[in-house]
Amino acid sequence: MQNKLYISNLAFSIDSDALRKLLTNYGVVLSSQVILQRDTGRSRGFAFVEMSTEEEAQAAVQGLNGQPTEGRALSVAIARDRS
DNA sequence: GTTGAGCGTT
Repeated sequence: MQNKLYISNLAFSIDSDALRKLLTNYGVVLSSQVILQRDTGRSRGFAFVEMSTEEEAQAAVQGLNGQPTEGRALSVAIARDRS
């Protein structure tokens, strides 16, 4: 089961809370995390979001991938396995 | 007030 999303091409103005609001329209967001630069704490421009089910993750991909958000067209895909 | 390809850190 892969219910994690990889989102890239994020506007720097988007934070994990903004992401959560975006994905909550397509399903239950278990967690959302924008990857931040370790040194500055600012956004690195990509993020991972975990949905309740793989089905919702797919719905979010189809719903948000390529959608202009905060001035940038989001790139949404199923995340790889980090383990 | 800065940046831009990418699959993660506490």
